[in-house]
Amino acid sequence: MDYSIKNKNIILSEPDLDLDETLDCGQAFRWKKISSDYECTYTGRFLNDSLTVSQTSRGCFILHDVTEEEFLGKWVDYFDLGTDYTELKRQFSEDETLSKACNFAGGIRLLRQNSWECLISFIISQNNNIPRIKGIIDRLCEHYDDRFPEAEELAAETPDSLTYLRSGFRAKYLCDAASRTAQGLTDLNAIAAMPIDEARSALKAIKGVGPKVAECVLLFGMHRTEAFPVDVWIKRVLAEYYPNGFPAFAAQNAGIAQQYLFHYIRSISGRTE
DNA sequence: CGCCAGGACGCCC
DNA sequence: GGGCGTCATGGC
Repeated sequence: MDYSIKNKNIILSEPDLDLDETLDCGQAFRWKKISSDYECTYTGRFLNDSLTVSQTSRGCFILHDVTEEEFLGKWVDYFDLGTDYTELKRQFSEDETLSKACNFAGGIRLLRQNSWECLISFIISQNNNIPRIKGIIDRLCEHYDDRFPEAEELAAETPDSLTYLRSGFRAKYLCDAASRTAQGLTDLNAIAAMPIDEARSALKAIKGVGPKVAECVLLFGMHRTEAFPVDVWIKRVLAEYYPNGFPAFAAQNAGIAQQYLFHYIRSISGRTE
């Protein structure tokens, strides 16, 4: 990972990352595109940390107004810059379908997000669409001065007091997740370190967390790259291209492969959003 | 108006 | 243990 520092900005000349694909692929919901000229720019938040990033037409990745200390201590981890995605995609390319998927959306990197923020975000995501998911999370954070609320803060709410979110039937699930976490009945840090099946069960003890949401929390919020969220689109991929099962050589990074496959199958089905 | 959105629950058998 | 109606909300 080569980087340079210019005018308080950190610049990566060969990031192996596509900003649009990474920040607008449905893994994180708090990044907003504020410019798409020759420099594509997003501003966003991760718990209480905010950042503006951009990518030039030549691919340079720029983190605006961050110190080297913040970069190395926080954002290298968030953008998973310590992982060699080029090598990962080279391995994936042994498989024909995965190879095509990597060529289509190979600029996606798996963000290392916060588990609590992910849990709440993906509970909201169920039977919902991305613009509306973003809207609900916007209203939630706006309510706390643009911070993401702590479990203890959210645990003080009730489905009735959360009507401002307009999250529908999901409000009661948010309350259960918050109160369980605040009480310590759900310990996300402990779950992150559990064997995967045990972690799945622990997450599904929360009302409103089923197989899909549990898998998303494991993958996006705990960086368990073997987690493999299956929705209607991935079901189609499995049925059409992997009738005999997903290739074992990719099992340890199945979740990252899933990201490429998800966007690939949607693209060839005529879906782009 | 009906249909769908990166699902999960409750109830049925 | 699989099948099915239901659950809010908003965009099309």
